[in-house]
Amino acid sequence: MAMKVLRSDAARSRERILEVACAHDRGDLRLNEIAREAGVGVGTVYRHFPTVHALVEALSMTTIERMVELSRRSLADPDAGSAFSSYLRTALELQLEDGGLQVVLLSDADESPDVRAAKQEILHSFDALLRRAQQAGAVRDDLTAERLSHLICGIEHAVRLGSADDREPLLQILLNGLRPEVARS
Amino acid sequence: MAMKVLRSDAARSRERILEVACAHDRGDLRLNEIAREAGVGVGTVYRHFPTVHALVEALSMTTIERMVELSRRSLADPDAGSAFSSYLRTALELQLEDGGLQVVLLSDADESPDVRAAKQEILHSFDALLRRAQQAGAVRDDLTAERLSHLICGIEHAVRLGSADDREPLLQILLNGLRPEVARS
DNA sequence: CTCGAAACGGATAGATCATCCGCAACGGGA
DNA sequence: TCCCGTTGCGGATGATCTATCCGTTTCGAG
Repeated sequence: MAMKVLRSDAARSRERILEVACAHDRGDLRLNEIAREAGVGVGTVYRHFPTVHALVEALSMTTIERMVELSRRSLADPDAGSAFSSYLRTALELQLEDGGLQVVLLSDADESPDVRAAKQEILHSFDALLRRAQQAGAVRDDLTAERLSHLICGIEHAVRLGSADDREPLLQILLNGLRPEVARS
Repeated sequence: MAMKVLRSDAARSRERILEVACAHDRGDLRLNEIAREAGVGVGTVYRHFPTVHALVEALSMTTIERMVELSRRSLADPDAGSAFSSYLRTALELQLEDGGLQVVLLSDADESPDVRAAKQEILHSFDALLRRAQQAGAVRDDLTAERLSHLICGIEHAVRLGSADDREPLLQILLNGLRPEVARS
């Protein structure tokens, strides 16, 4: 982690800002408002997080790390099919928990190099997981990692439109749809 | 259509505004900017469209009418399964064409009574189409019209994240996933 | 303790939103 | 055709929000 050491007051401010910010809707962060609530000056917020996106990234950092963990665990699972589907399930859960994750993952304007590195590992692992599942015949072949990741974002979007109860049913439809087509009666 | 007759100058302004507005991103309409481009005063824009949502509704009006048409045609189709899947395909196309349609369909704060009425007909028809397809055994039973409409919005979202070429593949995955599950080898 | 560097705060310039009201244009009736 | 009440128009304006800049304060190494 290339994390420059902060002065004690700076570290305190940063923590207070993050603490306050995580209680806000990720899609509508007002830095001014957050400064007031955190009891710091606006300038302080803008110094720590020059753009709103930088703040969103910081808020998503722990979720992103969890996603990296998940990728490693899944690749270590010898069963390609179940590793793949449980990866999708957990990734969806993480995206639903962290409302800012989707934009961070999709954005190509990363503020933090740590975030960029983590995203690359996630993408690379996901690609490997998908190929493995395809070779095992568990997933249809006409599908790229990019398309599938967009589809996960789409499912996330759909669940957000309804209630959290929709998560598992919609995921089932997705998983069912990802299986290779077979002849039917 | 409960459409109050407009004075000639009012009708002209309204048209110019709509004409200009449809060239803008639906998610980021600046009424001030539109007024300037349309060569009318800001007040004029706000009188015709008190809120941004009212303008988005007006912009989507023709697409919504097309959607009503589609519903009627689909219900008239005797083949429940193919009526259902071609309905989904066309609805997705319409939503992709009209970037504001999704929010208009999902919002429950309709400004125009025409829009409200049309939405009710669309929802009702969609429900009937779905039930019919389920009774014909073409679609799994554990699925409500609301959830499915959210899923369509999710697919739209996914296609927008990628390119228009993703539309058909992703739709195939959805349709495949909607079929009742069968035993496999 | 001293001092240079780092961080803080908040005034403020700039941008955008949405309202309000005096003025202009329309069009039905005489 | 002209009159005049009604409807619509325009854009100045106040309110709100964003983001920067710089004088002041705090930190901590020596």
